[in-house]
Amino acid sequence: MKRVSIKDVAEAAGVSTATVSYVINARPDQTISPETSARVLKAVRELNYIPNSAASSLKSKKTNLIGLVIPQTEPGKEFMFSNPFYGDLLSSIEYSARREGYHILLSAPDNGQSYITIARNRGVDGIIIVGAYPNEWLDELHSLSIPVVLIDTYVKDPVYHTVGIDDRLGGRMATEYLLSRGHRDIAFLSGQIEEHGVVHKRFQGYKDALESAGLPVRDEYLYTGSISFEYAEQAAREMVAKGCRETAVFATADVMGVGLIGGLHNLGVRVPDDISVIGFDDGILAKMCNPRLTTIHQDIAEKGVTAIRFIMDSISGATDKQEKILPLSVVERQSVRRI
Amino acid sequence: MKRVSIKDVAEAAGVSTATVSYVINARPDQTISPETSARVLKAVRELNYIPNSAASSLKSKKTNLIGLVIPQTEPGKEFMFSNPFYGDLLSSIEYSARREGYHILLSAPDNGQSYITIARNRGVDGIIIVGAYPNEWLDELHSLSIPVVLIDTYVKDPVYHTVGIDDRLGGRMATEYLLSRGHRDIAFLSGQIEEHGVVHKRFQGYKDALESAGLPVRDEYLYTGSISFEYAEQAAREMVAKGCRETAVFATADVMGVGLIGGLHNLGVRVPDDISVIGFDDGILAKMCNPRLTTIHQDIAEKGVTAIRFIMDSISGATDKQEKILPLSVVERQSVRRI
DNA sequence: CTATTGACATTAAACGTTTAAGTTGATAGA
DNA sequence: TCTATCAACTTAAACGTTTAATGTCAATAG
Repeated sequence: MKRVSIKDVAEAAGVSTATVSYVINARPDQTISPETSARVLKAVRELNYIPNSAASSLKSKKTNLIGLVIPQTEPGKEFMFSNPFYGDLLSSIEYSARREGYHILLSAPDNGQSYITIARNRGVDGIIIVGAYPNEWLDELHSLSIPVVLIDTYVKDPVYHTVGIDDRLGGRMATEYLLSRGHRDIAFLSGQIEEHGVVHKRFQGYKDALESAGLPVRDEYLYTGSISFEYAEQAAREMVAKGCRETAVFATADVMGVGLIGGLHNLGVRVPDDISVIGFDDGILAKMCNPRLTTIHQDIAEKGVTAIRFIMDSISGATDKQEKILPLSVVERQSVRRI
Repeated sequence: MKRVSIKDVAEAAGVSTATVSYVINARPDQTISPETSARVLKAVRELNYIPNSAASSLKSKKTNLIGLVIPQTEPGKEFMFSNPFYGDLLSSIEYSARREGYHILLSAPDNGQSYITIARNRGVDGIIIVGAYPNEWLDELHSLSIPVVLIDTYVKDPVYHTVGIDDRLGGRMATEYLLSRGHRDIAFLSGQIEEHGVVHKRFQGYKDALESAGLPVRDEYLYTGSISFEYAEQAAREMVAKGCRETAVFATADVMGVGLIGGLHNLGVRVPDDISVIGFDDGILAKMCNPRLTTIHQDIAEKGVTAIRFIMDSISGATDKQEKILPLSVVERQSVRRI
């Protein structure tokens, strides 16, 4: 049982392999008569021919593959997609790519090297990197001259397409919302605050809001561990152990907001009665907890759609660097109380 | 700036391309002197050579790619990964594959054709299909003679490796747990019940338990829509609209259990005081809702690990068809009350 | 009646690897 | 001394496409 190749098709249709190739790829610059075309297509169908993409990309240097790189922000923590934020993003990217005839090559590298490798070795036609802190590998990517889209990544001088949100504004919005509800003692719950990271920006927004309101930024109100349900639960324990002086918490991700609510609930602290919580993302989780999470809404799906669009534009010749900052809004639910 | 090829490396090291290839692939059947090997490796490093995988797989017929197919159970519903179950599974698969030097090619096809295409066209070295109902394409896959693992899939005569759980038993366990807590009016909340599908098996288990207890299976206690938070919310509305005669609900997925709890809560029905809920999966969501969800635990990560192991075994020559049924257990939390 | 054009199709050379088969020179066994 | 074996490489033919360059023929223009 031999693989059927373009040669077999050519033979069956009584044409050259070149003609078959032109028909299959429907090349507009080539003139093929309708009859020949039909004959070829018939042969393709009858022989059940499917082109070999390795051969095709070897010659054409196109793989119809888009690399999606979701670095492990926390080494050793392999289960990044447990956070539904990434699931939603992935879904959206996969879906958009598929409509354009591209497949997604997934990579959650534990070290930077692997994404440069994936790009060069696999020859992806484009690459989407989410949440990478600026690092040396990012520069090296440039030499590959393939379209690169950075999602939720801050770099000093972006040479690549970027899509994201104004995280600093988001942090400010969340905090100001809490302030507007009368809160003065507002904690900040997040993963590690890394220079240029998303969390850092949201923290700046948090500080902006407090400063504008003439309030101090208190170290004892800062809970920065990891972006996970578990850490948020732990933070809840710390909070009550310290006497719980805060009346509200800005959690920089819904997972954390939900974890906090759960943790507090276990300790007999009621949300929003005893303490208010605002989240960030407005993904599936925000609606799932009880009380439902008041949060900063961002359009996760749109991030993916935009990223793929930027890549497609580049592939089809657009040369200018594109940038998209998606809007944010406060979604009021039940986890914040006016005091 | 030309791509550096194996030829350049060969030249730099003063050897033939064959030698370079042998060194790079560390082939145990070839004898290369340590000196030559070192010289080649040095050239590789200096030239920053990365092999072209298209060329490599064209010749060797290996792609180091594993296709992961997660069919859209509900057409048009593109966001499969929003259900954290899939996120967890994906994480585990990606992680296990990467350790073996494989990458994941993702596909969430809207029609069956695409996964046979992905397998043939892209020439993946193995394919993992999750939750596919038996269909014609599955048979066609067989002709490709690559390892196939079916996760959570029931087929009459499995020619492929399978990994899953005993869904019927799971359904029975859940229902019996509720029975043991004194419940007699137990509703069944799920997605569509399709012949041979996972949900169908769980439904059988549900019926088994009721019948063993001498209780009838009531049509009005059946809520079968789609596996989504939204549908579960809607089911909650239907339930109360009908007067809420049931005292407990078996939700066949945590997402649905959580959605139900949320929906009921919005309507002033308390869980577990007014109605008890048991879920299925014990993923991240179960711990996130309030009250925390009593549920049937399954080891999602282990499913992925096992699937990759089966593929690796096949690739390295194992010929026997492997099968793994992972254990289940009841995790007691707060969503079920004794009556 | 020849030259030009255009439509339609073919030829053949890549693309960058892998690998079966061969070469070479040295060592060992008979 | 002659053959066999072996380590250490090399040669060169694939693998299955794509695509620039070219060819053929009929229709049209000059």
